[in-house]
Amino acid sequence: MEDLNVVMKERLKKAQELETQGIALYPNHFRVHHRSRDVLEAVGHMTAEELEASRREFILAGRIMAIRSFGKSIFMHIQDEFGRIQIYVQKHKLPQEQFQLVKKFDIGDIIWVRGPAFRTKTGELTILVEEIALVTKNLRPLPEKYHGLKDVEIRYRQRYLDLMVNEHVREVFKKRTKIIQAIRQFLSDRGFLEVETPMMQKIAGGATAKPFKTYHNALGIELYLRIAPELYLKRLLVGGFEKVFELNRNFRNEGISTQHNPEFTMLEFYEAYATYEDFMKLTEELFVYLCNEINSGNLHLTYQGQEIDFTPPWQRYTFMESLQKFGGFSREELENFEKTASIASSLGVPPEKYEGHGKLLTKLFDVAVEPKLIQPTFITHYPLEVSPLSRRNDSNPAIVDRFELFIAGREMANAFSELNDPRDQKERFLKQLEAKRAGDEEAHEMDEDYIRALEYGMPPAAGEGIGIDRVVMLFTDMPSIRDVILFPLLKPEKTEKQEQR
RNA sequence: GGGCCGUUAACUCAGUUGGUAGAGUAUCUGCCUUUUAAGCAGAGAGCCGCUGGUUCGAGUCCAGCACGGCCCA
Repeated sequence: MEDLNVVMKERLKKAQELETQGIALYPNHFRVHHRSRDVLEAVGHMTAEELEASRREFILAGRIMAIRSFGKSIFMHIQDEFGRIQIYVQKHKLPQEQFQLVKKFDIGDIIWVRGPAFRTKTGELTILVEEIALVTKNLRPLPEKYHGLKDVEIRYRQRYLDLMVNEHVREVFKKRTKIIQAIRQFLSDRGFLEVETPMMQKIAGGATAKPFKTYHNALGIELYLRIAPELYLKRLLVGGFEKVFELNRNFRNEGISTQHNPEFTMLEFYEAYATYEDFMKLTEELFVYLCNEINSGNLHLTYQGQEIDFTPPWQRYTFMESLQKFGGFSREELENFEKTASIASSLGVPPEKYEGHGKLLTKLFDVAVEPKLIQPTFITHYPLEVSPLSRRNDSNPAIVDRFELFIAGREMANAFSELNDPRDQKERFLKQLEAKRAGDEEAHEMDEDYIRALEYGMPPAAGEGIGIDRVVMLFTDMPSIRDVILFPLLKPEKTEKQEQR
C-alpha cells in the first residue's frame, strides 16, 4: 500500500460505497454463455436490419478497457480472452439502480452483460445492454489506453498487465503453446514416448554448464537442478524404450542475455538404431511440420528483417569446412595448435590452460562462423574434445558423428549418434575430470551409474536437443528470449527487499 | 565482468544556458442518448531512481550505487 495514489484512493472509496449499498464487489455466481469471438462468429455477417430482426441475445463478461459516457448513454469496450466488443448502455433500457451502478464503473472493472447485438451508426457490432452487473472491482488504474504499456521492466515484472493491455503479447504466448503442442504431436505421431526424468540430480550431467545447487533436508544431500535430461533418457534406451522424448525445463547457472534465461525449455529425443544423419532429415521434417501448423504452410518466415527459408534439404558443412568457408581460415591455421591459439587471442577469445585444440576451434567457430549461418545450416563432425557423449566417427576417431543446426546466426539444435561403448565413455569422463581439475568449471562429471548402465548394453542410437525458446523466438519474430518466457528471471525489485525487512 | 543508453505524475513522454515542474491519457466535478484516441469547461495529482558533491541556487553539472535495456566478453 506504499504507492496509494489519488486514483486508488478514489477506487477504494467507491468500492466501500458500493458495498455499503449492498453490491458485491467480487461475486462468483455469474455465468457466461458466450465469448466476444462467439458474437462475431454468430452475427458478425448480419446487416443492421437483419440483427434487428434476429434479436439474438448474448451473455458475456469482460474487463472494461474504455468508457465513453454521454450522460444518459454510455459506450464501453469490454475485453475477454478472445478480443474486445463494444457494449451500449441506455438509461431508459435499464432499471434506475443498474444505470446508476454503470455510471460508477471504472476502466479495469470486470463486468457481466446480457443483451442483443445491434449495429451502431458507424456500423460497429455492439451489445445493447438489458442487464448488467459488476463481477470484479478494479482498484488500480490501468496503463494508458493509446500508447499502452511500453516500460520493458514493468512488462516483464507484471506480465499480467502486459497481457491485459498488449494484444500481440497474448498472441505470442498462444503461439508458443501451439508450437509446443505441434512438436509433441509430431513426435507422438512417429512413435516417440514422452517421459519425465529427474530435474533434481545428484550429478548434473548431459551437458557442459554450471548447475544450480539445492539441498534435500531429509536425505541430507546436495542436489543439482538438471542442466540436461540426456543421461536419464539414454538409461531408458538401455531399459528398452526405443523412442523417447522429454520436453521440459533445464536450468543453467549462467548469465542472462537476449538469448539466455537461467531456466529454459528444452526438447530432447532419442531413437534406437538411428544415426545423426537420420536426425538431420527428421529435423528438417519437424521444421516443415511447424511451418505447416504454425506458419500457414509457408516455408519462409521473416526473423528480425531476415528472410529464412526452411525448404529442405538444408545446407550441410563439416565443422572444418565451415571454419574455412565462413571464417576464412586456412587449413594450416586450423591444423596447427599454435596458429589456432594466436588467432583465438586476436579474436578476443584467448585460450585457457585447460583448453585443447578442439575447444579452441569451437571458440573460433562461435565468433567467426555462427553469426553468419542465417539460413538453416547443419554443421557436422565436431572435435572429439568438445563432445564427451558422442560416438566417434568410424573412419576418423578424432571427430564425432554429431551435428548442430544453426538458424538466424544461432544454435537451434545439437544432435549426435550416441556413444554406447562403456569403455570409451569412461575414458571420456576421465578426460573431463582432468579438465575440471585444470580449472574448467563446466567440464562433465563422472557418472558411475551411467557407465554401469552402458555396460548392460545400450542399443546404438541417435539423440537430439532443441532449444524451444529459440524456436518460439524464430516463429514469433521476437528479438529477446524474455519476450517468449512468461515470467523471465529478473533481479528483485528494491521495494521487495525493503518489504522483507 | 566491460562499454554505451535510460530512470520526471498511475501510463506515454517533454523539460532550453543551472533560476518557482510541464503536456496528453487516466482520475475528480459539471454539461452531453450512436461514441470509438468522443467532445467542451474546470480541478486535483510529483522523493524529478537513491546517496553524496559542486553551486547563492541542481530535474539539469560531477561521483558512487540500484534497477532496466542494448552491445561486447
